[in-house]
Amino acid sequence: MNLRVGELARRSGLTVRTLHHYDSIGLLRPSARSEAGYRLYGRADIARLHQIQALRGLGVSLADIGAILDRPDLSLPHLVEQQIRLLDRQIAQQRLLRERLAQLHGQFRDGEEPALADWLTTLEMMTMYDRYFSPEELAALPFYQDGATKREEWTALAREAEALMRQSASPRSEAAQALARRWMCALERDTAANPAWLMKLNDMHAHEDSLQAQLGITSAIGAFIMTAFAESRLALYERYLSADEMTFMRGHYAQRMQAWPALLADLRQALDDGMAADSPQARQLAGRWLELLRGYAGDDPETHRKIRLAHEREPSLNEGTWTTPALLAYLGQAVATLQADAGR
Amino acid sequence: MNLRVGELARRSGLTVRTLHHYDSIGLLRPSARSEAGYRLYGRADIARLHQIQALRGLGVSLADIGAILDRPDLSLPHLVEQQIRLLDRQIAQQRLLRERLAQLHGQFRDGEEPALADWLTTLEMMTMYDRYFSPEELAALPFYQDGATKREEWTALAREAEALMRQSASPRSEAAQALARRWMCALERDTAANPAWLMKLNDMHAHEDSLQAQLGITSAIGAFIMTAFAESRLALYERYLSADEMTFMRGHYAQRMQAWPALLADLRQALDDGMAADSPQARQLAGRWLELLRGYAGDDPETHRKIRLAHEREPSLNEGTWTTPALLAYLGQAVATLQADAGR
DNA sequence: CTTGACCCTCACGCAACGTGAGGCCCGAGG
DNA sequence: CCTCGGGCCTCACGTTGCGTGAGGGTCAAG
Repeated sequence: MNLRVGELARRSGLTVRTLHHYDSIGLLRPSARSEAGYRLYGRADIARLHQIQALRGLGVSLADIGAILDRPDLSLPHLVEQQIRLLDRQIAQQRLLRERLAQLHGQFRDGEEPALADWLTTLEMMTMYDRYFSPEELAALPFYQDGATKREEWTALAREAEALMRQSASPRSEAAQALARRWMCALERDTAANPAWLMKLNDMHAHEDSLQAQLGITSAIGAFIMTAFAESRLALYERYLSADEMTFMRGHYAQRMQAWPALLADLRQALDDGMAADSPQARQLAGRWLELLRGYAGDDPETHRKIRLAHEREPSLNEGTWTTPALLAYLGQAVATLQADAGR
Repeated sequence: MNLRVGELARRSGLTVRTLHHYDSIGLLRPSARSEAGYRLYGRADIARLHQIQALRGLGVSLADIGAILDRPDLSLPHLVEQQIRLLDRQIAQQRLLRERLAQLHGQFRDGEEPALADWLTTLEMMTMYDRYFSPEELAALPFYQDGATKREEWTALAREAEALMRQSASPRSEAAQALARRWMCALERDTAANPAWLMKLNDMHAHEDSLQAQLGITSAIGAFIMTAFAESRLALYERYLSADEMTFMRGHYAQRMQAWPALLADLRQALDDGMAADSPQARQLAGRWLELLRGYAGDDPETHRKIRLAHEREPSLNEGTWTTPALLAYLGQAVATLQADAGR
């Protein structure tokens, strides 16, 4: 009733080499050898092999199988649970990867075959975004979703800005202001109008040189656009403010605008969290906003009133600013309660 | 602007060893070396590393990455599709495995911790079933679903049979007949009353010695039960048949019964496929049935009529036979059309 | 006596590094 | 000037589960 390796291999569906291997690592030693040194497997060996195969089918490592079979005090249920958890992790990982692949594939689905370099760039961008944004955020981030086309758009914008700068155009020129307005509106759109994402994007842009290289957006270009956008807004305020007021604002506006995104993001967070407009947190935000306002417009309540008037009359002042009517209303309420407090 | 390995490793999140490895396989050779032989990575090297990391994130092998980066004519989309397909296969496999593990784990969920041997046996049985049944079948097969408890039930039945045989009890004894009826009903239930699965189970039982060993069902026991079951049915026919007819049937019935499962499985298949009762296929099946009938009951139509009468009057003749009213009606129709044909 | 099918024992190869071992390089501090 | 610590270098073996020869016995059949 003893089988030789070849026979056992055929019956078990394994290879001879595999049985040799099991022998050499001590997992399944044939209980006998023929005079010529042939391995002879008995009933018990075959039974053990069956168990080995069963455990292997569960993905258990040969070392673990050996341990289990040789020390029957080990808990199989524990191991099974472990295996299940391991599998769950692996499956989740692979699903994530699959999604990313599908995403990459989808970016170029329509249209003709793009160059390898394009693919690689897209891929690189995607992995970069992966480091800065969560999967849920990525799912809603236009920059990520339409990577390839967005890249084209933005390199084009960057080229326009660069051209203006090469001509030594002033940020106050109408061309620069128009470009800045388009720029900011595009940015607002491509960050899904989410100020928090704008901040992450800025962060990413600051830290990743290769991103700057890809899009061709240098810090000089960034500064130029910021200034031009500030000028564009100042031009709108001009009709409502005195010459002195304008001089003051010109000196501080572009500077102070840097703090906007963070404040906006916090405001939006508070709003989304359902924080009441008269809650301490909301008041604190309103305080920050007032400070910002005073920073670029001075302390005169009259100036502030004029600015409010400008915003009522010039709806385009809200374009490219990541604000929504709801957000502005919330801010307005918070400021009002804060000032009512101060008035008491 | 040249980085040394350690620096690059920190920036890229890889290990020094990994960069060494990439160097040694030619995937990323630093573009320069210092006088002391230190690796110096330039901008281009860093860019290449970014691409490598991106592709690695997709699960591409280092060899493939090298090929892609060095021969830009290769199609990345093709590779991506390949990766997706690969992943899909892996995910499907792992899900299957996960299910099996959960199944195994579930078998012992309730009650106290069973012995390792029990787990291993259950596991072995499960892998054995896996070889004979498809995943869908397994999901509905009681033998598989309640492996551990079924195993207990059947070893108990086998022990009863063995006890009877040890007492040299006749298969004609009432005890043997009662056991055989219980046996067949249990078998019918545990194969979900599916004759095709009964056949697979028989097949499995014939080929897998370890199954026989586990359940303790030897071929002698099988034969004993078969004979006893035949006797049990013959006893019911006896009231309707003459002594001569009974003698003939006693000589052939147990023999011919072997062919039942196959015919039943084919009938059920035809019924499930919506094959009309007067289709050639159905007639052929009816022909096989008639042949079977003549094989154990002889050619006399009068005998056949008596047998039909017995079946009408003794509903227990249908117990443990994997038949359903629908199936019997279908068979009846097919036989009727066949005989009508023959009569013309 | 030869042939062909089995069997044996090394021993390298695979993928992507981890982990030392033994030794050179280099700037800072005594 | 010496030394110390940290970084760098080049081997080279280990990991997992076998595949794939190479070189050489064994055994029954022709």
